Parts: sequence; structure tokens; C-alpha cells
Amino acid sequence: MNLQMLEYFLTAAKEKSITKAADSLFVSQPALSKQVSKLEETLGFPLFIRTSKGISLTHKGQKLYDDVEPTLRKLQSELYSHMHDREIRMGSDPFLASYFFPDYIEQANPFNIKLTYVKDDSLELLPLLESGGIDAAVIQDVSRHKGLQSTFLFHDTFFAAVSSNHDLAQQHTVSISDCLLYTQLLPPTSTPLYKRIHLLAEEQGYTVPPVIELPYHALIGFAAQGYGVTYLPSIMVKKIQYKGVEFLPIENNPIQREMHLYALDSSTLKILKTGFDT
Amino acid sequence: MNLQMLEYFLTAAKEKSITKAADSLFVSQPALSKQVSKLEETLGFPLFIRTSKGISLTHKGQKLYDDVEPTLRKLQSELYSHMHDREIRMGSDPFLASYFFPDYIEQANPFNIKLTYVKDDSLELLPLLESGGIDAAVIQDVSRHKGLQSTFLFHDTFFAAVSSNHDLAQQHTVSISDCLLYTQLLPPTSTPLYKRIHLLAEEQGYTVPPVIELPYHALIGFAAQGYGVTYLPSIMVKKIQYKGVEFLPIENNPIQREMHLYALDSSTLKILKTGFDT
DNA sequence: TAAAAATACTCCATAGGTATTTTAT
DNA sequence: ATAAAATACCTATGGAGTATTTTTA
Repeated sequence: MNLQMLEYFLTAAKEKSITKAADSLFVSQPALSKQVSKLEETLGFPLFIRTSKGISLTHKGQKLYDDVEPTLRKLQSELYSHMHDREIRMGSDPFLASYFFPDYIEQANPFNIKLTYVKDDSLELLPLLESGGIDAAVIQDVSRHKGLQSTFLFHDTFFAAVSSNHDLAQQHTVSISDCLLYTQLLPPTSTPLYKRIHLLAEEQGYTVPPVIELPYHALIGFAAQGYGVTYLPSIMVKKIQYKGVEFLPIENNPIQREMHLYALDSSTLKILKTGFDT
Repeated sequence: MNLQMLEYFLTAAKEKSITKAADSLFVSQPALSKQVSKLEETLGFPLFIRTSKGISLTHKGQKLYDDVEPTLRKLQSELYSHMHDREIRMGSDPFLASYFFPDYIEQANPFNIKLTYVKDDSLELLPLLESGGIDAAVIQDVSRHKGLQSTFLFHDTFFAAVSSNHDLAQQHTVSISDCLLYTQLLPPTSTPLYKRIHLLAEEQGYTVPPVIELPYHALIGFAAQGYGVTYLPSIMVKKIQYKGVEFLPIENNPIQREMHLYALDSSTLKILKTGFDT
């Protein structure tokens, strides 16, 4: 016995005719007749009384219909809704979460993309992907990971950001050396940005300037108040104008990141990639 | 997609292992693996995360499981209960209903025999059988009917019944001529008993004596009160002793009936026949 | 005799089996 | 190295089709 046989039975009962039911099910009359007979054999009792003008339910057939019809419809609608469930749970860093995903999610119909995890350090999203906590993520600077599907998205360049009253605000571009003269407004030590700045300072032979550690979303506010220099990615700079803050390109673009899209399976990856490209 | 695939899925999810689930389902591991993969393909998303020590549900797999498990179990139990529904709805005349069926129904386990129609004239049960209103019936004096299965049950002989104070009550046996001298207590004109008495009166050349028409169940009461002679079948006479009523065999057994068992299908007939024989 | 259902038969898709390979710890 | 799942390949069941027969109003 299977779902199809039961569906056949319900349709035949509703149409009160094997022939009409066969039409509406797009199968031949003998095929339906045979399946109904087979179901009757499995159940051990006749479902229909056959007449020369159609069929009618037997007493037991009617009882079965009344019991099974709602349950089968429920099961079918549940299966259907899951089959058409386009939910993709994603993770990203705070910049993408604020300046990219709102638009992306909006235009990604009919896929129901939900941003369910935001981590300051996007690397923390990898274990979440592996455990199935999320379906996809944008992760920086890691191009491949075992057991996960991934693809390169884009390069993201960081701009220096200072208060409009800051010395550097007069320049059209700045060098990284210029920036390192001032207090650094940086995210936690574990993040790639923090590490990158440290490395640059060492390469330039500078003593590391004073650092104020802040969560990502607080950086721009502190910069606006003139506490020092911070660095913000182009995806953010392109999107916003922050009153009292100047964004300055840094010569030779010394701070960059590669953004990679990760997903559990290649079909999800494909869907999301097309979303990014458009 | 079919019920089996879903059952496979639920078992695999519960066992957290394709191999163990395959064992408990009595199929091979590759067979189950293939069916699960096929279900995933139909649904359009992976149900399980495969590891080297088994499987675990994906997020969507878990959602599907939570939704579908109770519904599928409900459907299965409904189907099961209908498959094992041994209800047989029967019809009979009032004598069998009172003096035969109570015992019969009691000993007919595991079949759930329900006496749902009792008609003074058992012939009225035939259309009920044909329309499916009942599954089986005991009908007198008709051995076959188109579209129905039937078998002979037994001969039933009628006894005369009179008040203990009645003239005839002194005799051990009576003749039909004796009986026809008194007021006749008979069921409605349409019934075989009424017709039979009329015929016997004509054959004997008697003028038909006064008749009181009564429903079957009232006959014995009126006889007890001495209103006249009535006739009751052996199945009743064997079962009861009615205070103030004498049952007298009638010479040559002029009133008899043949009881036939009818059913919609031969399997029901067979089941019921064995019940009668024991 | 006309309409509906059942039967006869043929074909192909697919579920299931065994043997083997891949994968991850 | 081991245990689990996936793959390859084969067989057999059964679902669906067309043509035909049976049944009953």
C-alpha cells in the first residue's frame, strides 16, 4: 500500500466513478481499477459497490474514507510545504549583516534567506556550518574547508575613517604610516583586522600606537568623536554617509580581505552565488 | 514518494544509523541507503548528515521529522485499525434476534457481529443487503438472490402455543385442524406465517377463524392471556419457558421455514456459517 | 445497446539483493 | 584499520499502457 493508492481511492470515492477519477488523475481506467482492487485486497474488504453507472462506497469504505481523508491531506500538505521550504539559514560578520544582507535578502525571492548568526570573527561560523547550525555563511580569507562547498565572492578593501576635525581629514588619501601615528580603534585581538594592523605596524618598524578595542559596530562612533583612526570595509563605506566622519582610501590598499561564500551543499551554494552576482 | 520511503526515513532518523535501521526494517543496507537518497532528491534537500559513525538529521530533516512523524503514525494506525475491523452488520427476524443472536454474537470472537436491523418480514432484509445497509442476514424461505451469496442454515418447525388454561393445553400434540377452531394470533398479513396459516385453512376447507394481528413479540403475551392460538418457532420454544403458556407440537409439522444465511461476499458468508455450525 | 468496470497482455521503471568501493575516524 | 555509507550491477516485482471482454441498467 502506498500514498498513491490511497490518493487514487480518495479520488475515486469523490468522483463516484473509476473512469472520471482516472481522467482527473491522468491515468488509464484499467490502471485505476487495478489499483483500487489491489487496495481492497490489501485491506481485506471491498471499498466500492460497482454498478453500471459508476461506483459507490461500501459502509466500510465510507468509514475508511472519513478517517483517512483528513489525515492523508494533512500529510500531503506537510510534505508539500517542506518540499517548498526555501529557508536558508546564514551567518556573516557584522559589516555584511548591516550593509549587504538587508538588500540581498530582499531581492532573493523566492528563497527565504534568514541571517541567524552574526560573529565578529567570521571564522567562528565554520564550526556552525559543520554542525548544521547554519546552511551557509560568508567567511573571510579562507578559501576552502573540508566537507563544505565554497566559492570566492569578492575582494573587500578597507578605508581609514576619522573624524572630520582630525588632522588626516584634510587629505584625499592617506598612507598606512600616517594612520599608525594615531590611536587605533580596533575590534578584538582575535579578529583578522586587529592582526593585520599589528602586522603592518611591525613591518613598518613602528612602535605599536595606543589601541582602543571595541566591538565592530562601535568603531565608527568612536571615530566620529575623534578618539582615533579606524578602518572600515568598502561595502560599508559605499553604503553610508556618517555625519562628522571622513572615509579615506589608503595608499596601496594594504588592508584587504577576500570574501568567500560557504554552504553545506553545492545547490545552496549555487543559489546564493547567483544572488550575489545580480 | 510513498509510505514506505517515509517509514524508512523515520526509522533511520530514530536509529541514527542506516545500517541499524536497515536491520530493523529487514532490508539490506544499500536498499535503505538508496531509498533515503531518493527521498532527499524528491524533497530537494538533504535529510541527514553522514558521518563515519552513523547519520544525524539536518535542520530541515529534523523539521520534517517533527511534522511528519505524528501524522504518518496516525495514518498508519488508522489503516491498521480498518484492516482489522471485523465488524459485520447483520439483519434478522425478531425470533432469531431474541433467541439466537445473543449467544451467537457472544461466541463469534474475534468477529464483531452487530445486529443492526430486525424486520418482522425477513424478506425486507434483501434490499438492505443489496444497498449495503447490512453485510449479512438470515432470511427465510428464499434460497438464492442475484448478486448475493447465500447458504442453507436449518429447518425451523413451528409449535402451537396456548394458555395453560386453554382446551388444547391438555393434549400432548395438536393437529392443525384443532388449532384452526380457535382465534388465531398472527403477525401482519405480509408475513410468511400469516400467509401459511391462511393457506392451511383453505386446504382444510375451513372458514378462516377470527384473527388478531399482532407484532411478533406480542404473540406469546396474548396467548398467555388466553386470547387464542399462536405459532412459535422451535428456536424460541427450545430456549424459553413462558409461565402460563404451553407449547404443543403440531402433527405432521405443517408449519416450517427454511432459514438461509445471506452475505455480500463469500468470505463473510464463510465466517458466519462456521459460527452457526459450532 | 450503451456505459462502466474488469480482464488479458505487454512493457518498463524501480525496489531490493549481493559484491564492492569510498570515506572518515 | 575499522565501521559506516555509497556505488555498481543484476533481478524480479508491479504499475501503467492498449485492446478486449464482461456486466447491468
